[in-house]
Parts: sequence; structure tokens; C-alpha cells
Amino acid sequence: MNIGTASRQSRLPVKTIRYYEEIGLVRPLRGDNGYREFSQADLERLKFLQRSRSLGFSIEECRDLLSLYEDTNRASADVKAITCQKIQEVDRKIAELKSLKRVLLEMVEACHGDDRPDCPIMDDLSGRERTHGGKQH
Amino acid sequence: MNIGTASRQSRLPVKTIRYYEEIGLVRPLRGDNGYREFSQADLERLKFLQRSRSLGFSIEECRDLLSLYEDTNRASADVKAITCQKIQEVDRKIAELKSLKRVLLEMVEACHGDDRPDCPIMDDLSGRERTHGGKQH
DNA sequence: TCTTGACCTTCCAGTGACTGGAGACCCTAA
DNA sequence: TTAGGGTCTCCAGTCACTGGAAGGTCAAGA
Repeated sequence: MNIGTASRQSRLPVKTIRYYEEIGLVRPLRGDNGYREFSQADLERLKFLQRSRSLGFSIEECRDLLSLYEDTNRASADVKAITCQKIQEVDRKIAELKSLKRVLLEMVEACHGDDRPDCPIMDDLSGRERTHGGKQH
Repeated sequence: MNIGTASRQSRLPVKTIRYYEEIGLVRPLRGDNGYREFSQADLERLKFLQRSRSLGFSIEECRDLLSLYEDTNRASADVKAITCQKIQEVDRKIAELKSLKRVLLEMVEACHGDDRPDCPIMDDLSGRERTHGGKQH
């Protein structure tokens, strides 16, 4: 199948597929006209990449996962380890974003938000101390 | 003050400060030796940038915030609006990561994680259907 | 005075993971 | 024959830095 078909079936943009070929994640054959020819196995790889990328694995992690995927002697423990690591990463990111949100919320709650130029958010951003007189959480 | 001092006081890497000058976020004077000379106002800008970047505002948002920061006639409502938008963005990201985590956790829970090559995580990544026979949440 | 080492300069290239566009070739149907 | 898509390569841009090379400057110590 051509790249367009592969793109629709894998839900990866054409450009992305070409890029994946460039970095060696997939190696379709070429027809006489120079067009890429994707086999069913190529399509499987693309689908695998689509799914693992959308689950937050980096390209290099995907490369590792792919080689495990194609290693029929792999231990499932190896895959599980990578996945557990990823979960911890995701947890870390969530925590970061939550504390970020807390700060932003505090700023917004302290701001009267009208036409006056004085603004506690600005004070916060500029590093000035703000008295925590208002609501406490 | 020189760039090194500005770097320590703003907690921004030297390289980053030079980059910020390149894109016009800060315009330090130059001494006879060609060294950048940061005024107290420049330092304030840098600190402002450090804080707002670390709160997840993009460079362009920082540029907007900076001009509001220096506009003594600004309305605090404008600042509040930008910040509220940012909170929504953060919320969206948190939700995404949470659903990501849910999927990853399901995968891990289904995986026996031993020396055997069969691995439900791999099945999942490759798009194969997995029977939801195990624990339900 | 000389040297050492820290600090500063510019410029260029690389990161990750694509994305956009130009210009050209190929294929199919009307 | 023509029109329209699809495909090709190559180059450049994105975002926000980061690293490194090659060289100029400065202050302290021998």
C-alpha cells in the first residue's frame, strides 16, 4: 500500500511516516516509481508507533519497545519495567502541573480583575511579596 | 552588573539571558569592552521572566505580560484573563495525563511481568483487543 | 610583568518530533 | 489531453533553549 493508505490506517500524518522512515523506525520497500510500499508488517509497526507515542513514550522509548515487540524471546518483565517508569514520569508531571495550578489560582483569587492598574498577579510575577490576608486554603 | 551576576540574581542561565536579548525580551546596554551591562530594571525584567516562564507561560505570553507589566495604565482584568486561560490549559493537561496514566496502569495490571514472552502490554500497544476479564475499576 | 583562571564575546549547530512549502514527477479518470 | 490528486525530495521553520569552538577581557597572585 502507498503512504496515503498507510497514513489513514495508522492515523499518522504522511509527513510523520516519512520522518519515521528517515530515523529508521520503519523501512518500507520502494516501487519502480519510487513510491514507498508498505507491507502489513510495516503497517503494524506504524500502528504500534501511533499508539505508543500517543501514550507518551518518546521516540527512543518507542524504538526500544519496538525491538521488544519484535523479539519473540522478550521477557514481559522488561516491557512492564519500561511502562512502570513511564507511569512514574506521568505522576511527576501531574504533580508539577497541580502545584502550578495552585499558584495560578492563588494569584487569580487575589486579583480584583477590574479597570484599575494595580494587580496582585503582576506583583507576584515580579517577585514582590504579597500579604496572604485573604482566603486561606 | 555583568551577565554572570544577572544570571545568579535572576536564576536564569547565562545562555538563556543572551537568548532573551536576541529575541528582544531584554535590552541591556553595552560597556566599552562589549560586555552587557544590566540595570536594576533589566534585572527586574529577567526575574519577571524567570517566574512567569516557570509558571508555564510561553515566551510570547511572557512578552505580553511584560508589556502589561510596564504599562502603568493596564487593567488588572487583562492580566487576570491571561492567567485564567493558562489555568484552563493546565487543567486540560492534567486531565490528559490522568487518562494516560489510567491506560498505562491498566496495561501494567494485566501484565504478569515475568520471563515469559507473552505480554498484554505489547498486545495493547500493537492495537490487539484485550479481554477485560481482570479487575474492574 | 607574567600567568592563570574565571568571565565575557560571537557564531554555528543541535535538540525533539515533527510541520510547511516549493518544485517536480506519477497516476487515473473524464 | 487535461485536470486533479498523490507522491517524491529537499530545505527551512517551530519552541526554547543548550553546547561548543575560538577568541577577547579582567583581576589576583607569584
